[in-house]
This record gives sequence, structure tokens and C-alpha cells, in this order.
Amino acid sequence: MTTIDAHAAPERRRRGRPRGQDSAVVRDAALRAAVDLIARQGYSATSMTQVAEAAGISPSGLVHHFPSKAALLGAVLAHRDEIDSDPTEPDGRPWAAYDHLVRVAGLNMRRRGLVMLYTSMIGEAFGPEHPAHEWMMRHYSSVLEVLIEGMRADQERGVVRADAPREMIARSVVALMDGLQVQWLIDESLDMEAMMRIHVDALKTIWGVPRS
Amino acid sequence: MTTIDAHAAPERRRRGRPRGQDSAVVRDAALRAAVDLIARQGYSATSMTQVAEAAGISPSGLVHHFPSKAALLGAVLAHRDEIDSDPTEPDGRPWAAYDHLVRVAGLNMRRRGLVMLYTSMIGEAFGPEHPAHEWMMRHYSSVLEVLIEGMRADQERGVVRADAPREMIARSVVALMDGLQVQWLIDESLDMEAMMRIHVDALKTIWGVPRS
DNA sequence: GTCTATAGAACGATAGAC
DNA sequence: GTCTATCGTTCTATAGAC
Repeated sequence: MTTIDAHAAPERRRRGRPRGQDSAVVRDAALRAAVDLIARQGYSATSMTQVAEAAGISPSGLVHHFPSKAALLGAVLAHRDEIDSDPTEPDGRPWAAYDHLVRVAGLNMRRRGLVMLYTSMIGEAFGPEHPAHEWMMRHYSSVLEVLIEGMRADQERGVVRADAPREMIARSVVALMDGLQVQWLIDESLDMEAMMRIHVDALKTIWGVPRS
Repeated sequence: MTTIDAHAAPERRRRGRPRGQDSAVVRDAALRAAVDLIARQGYSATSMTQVAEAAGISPSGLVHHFPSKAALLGAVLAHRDEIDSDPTEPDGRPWAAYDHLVRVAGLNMRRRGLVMLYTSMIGEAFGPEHPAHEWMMRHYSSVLEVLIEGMRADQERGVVRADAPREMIARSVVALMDGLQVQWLIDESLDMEAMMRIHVDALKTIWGVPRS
């Protein structure tokens, strides 16, 4: 239904207003509260009132910073993407994108909130009318594109077999990652990173071109 | 919070009440409406009023059959488990449980509603206070147990290598299945069954004991 | 067994004082 | 920029007529 632009943070640089809380601080507290609650309960089950309470402001105060619930979700997702953004410049090594995904799996084992937010989002956003639907579609196509394009480059350079089914491999690895995160949320003793590592290493063995 | 016993369907065998709709028929219509709506929107986003409307009865009529929203969800999940139940008697063939999972993947490609219901449930039920939390925990432990136990038997009979890491393999396959279902919901052209087949076949190659 | 009527609370959002 | 006050809706659930 509605597209969610994250309200384009006012970003006013505190021009000598001595009274009251700094706006950016309050906004940030509200955003953190929203991330936490939406991660634990999902978007539908979380109310503006709950978020306001957790942030220590009134519901109306919250509305001032985020004019609607969907706008709040937009900011939450933008925040998530920022944390999860890839600081890795694409080095030219083979399987770089896949190795990166393995590292992300390891990182995620120390970011439970992020994994919960992601998983609950995936679970409720596949309906086209959900305010996070477009975010989810963009997320998948972007992740898959990085993996597929990376492998295409590797094939061009002759380090990966030319007959490797790029899309299928990429989709399998993403599926494995998503599914492991669900199980990890249930049982944190599961070593996502190790399991991803094993899977990716197996891919390298099967589809890699041995160095001559 | 609340445990959800599915209200133990009254099952009264229409003892000569000529007037009005048959109770079981109405109950069934309500259940179907609930399955459809909860699958598409998730549990939290679905209201009793919506379900009643879709079933063609009043909200109070719905409450008569399912005294609370949680009870309705309980019935929905029981219905799901029934449809999804495994009619396969455990034949003694190696990898039987894994082959079965591949077949289920193929079946699911013709049961979109079931996949949606499952996926949205997983996404919102990992919080311990969610009324479907226990269902989800039972689901995972049961699926994993079947796979792990099946492989243990195969190892005992010497058709699977004794050093195969049962739990890790089972968890990977379940994770792959769950993740593929999400992607399939987004793009139905994805062949879940084929991808599961390939993965399981690879497992057989790696961990199977070649016939002498 | 299904309905109308309604309780009682929580919802998202708006208006306007300060 | 944050608040109080409140609108209009929707929610789950109950009580009782038929």
C-alpha cells in the first residue's frame, strides 16, 4: 500500500536552543526502542504506544518524530541496513562474496536483535500490501545479485567452473543462511558461521577450478 | 503466555436438529477462513472480525466455535499439522527421511497457503510469549528428530558413514528447506524440489557408504 | 447454535496549548 | 519540540435474546 520514506531525518544542527532535550537524542532513543520491540514482537504486534513508553516519551511525542507507524518502520529498516551494510570493498579474490556471507553469519551470532528483526520481517512482509514488502524484495534481489555477479566474474577469470549454476547456488546459500538464523534464534548454541563455512567450502571444492 | 488447546472439537453428530446450519459446516468454514487470513497476514495482523466476515458469520458466532483468538490459532495449527502429516510408514531404505523431505518440497509447490502459513508462523512465533511458540518448538524438534534418528539407523546398518555429523546435516537440510520456501513465496518459478533433490543427492554422495 | 448489543480497552492519528 | 486532550476506529470478549 503505502511506500515508506523514512521521513528524511530533519538533522537540524542544534541552533542554540538551550531548553529541553536535544531532538536527535530523543529521536534516536525512540528509534532504538522501535528496533527492539519490532524485532521481538514483529511490526503488526507492536504499537506506537509501546514504543513511546519504552522510549520514555508520550505517544504524541513519538508521532512528532515519526508521523506514522509505517514511517517508523521505514526508519527502523534503514537503520538495520546501515548496521548491516557491507564495508568490504570487492577485493578480487575468488568466492569473495560467499566468504563475506560466512563472516556475516559469524557477526550475526553477536547481533541477536538484528537477526530477530530480519527474521520477523521476512515472516510478515511477503504480502505485497505490507509496508516492508518492497524493502524485502530489494533486500533479496540485492543479496542475490552480489553473489551471482561475483561468481560470474570468477567464472570469467577462470577460477570457477563455467558450468556452475550461479543463481541456484546463490539461492541455496541465502536459503541456508536464512534458515540457520531461525534455528539459531531457538538455540544459540548452533554455530551458524561454521555451518556456512562448511557449505561454502564444499561449493569451492565442487565448482572451483583447481590451480594449475 | 496462554497454552492453546484447540477446543477439542465438539463433534456432536447432528442429533436431529432440523433448524439452521449444521454446526460442523460453519465451524469448518470459519477454520478455513482463519487459515487463509492468518497465512496471508500473520496471526497478529488478523482479527476475529476479519475471520468472521470471511466466514460469513458474526464475530460472536465465531467466538462460539473458538472461544478466543488463541484457541482459533490452535485449531489452525492442528489443521496444518494434519494436512502436513506424514502418511509414510518408515520403510527401511537408506535416507528415507531425507527423500521424504524432498517429496514434501515438491508437494508444497502445490500448496501455497500451507507454505505461507508456515513461514509467517515461524517469523512471529520465536518469542516465548507467542501463542504458537510451543507449536514451533515442537515442530522443529520433531522434524529434526526424524531426520537424525533415521540417519542413526542408517549408520547402524552400515549404509551411511559412521562419522557423518547427524545433527548438523539435519539442521542444514531443514534450514535450506525453510529458506527456499521464503524465496519460493516471492518467486514461484523456483524449483524447491529440484534444489532439495540436488542437495540431498550430494549428501548421499559425500556420506553414503558405497555398496560393495 | 447464532444472533444483537455492548462492554472495556487499545489502536493510529490529529488539533492545539505551551 | 513536547505535551494534553481527544477523535473515531477497531479490537477481543461477554451477556443475553431468540
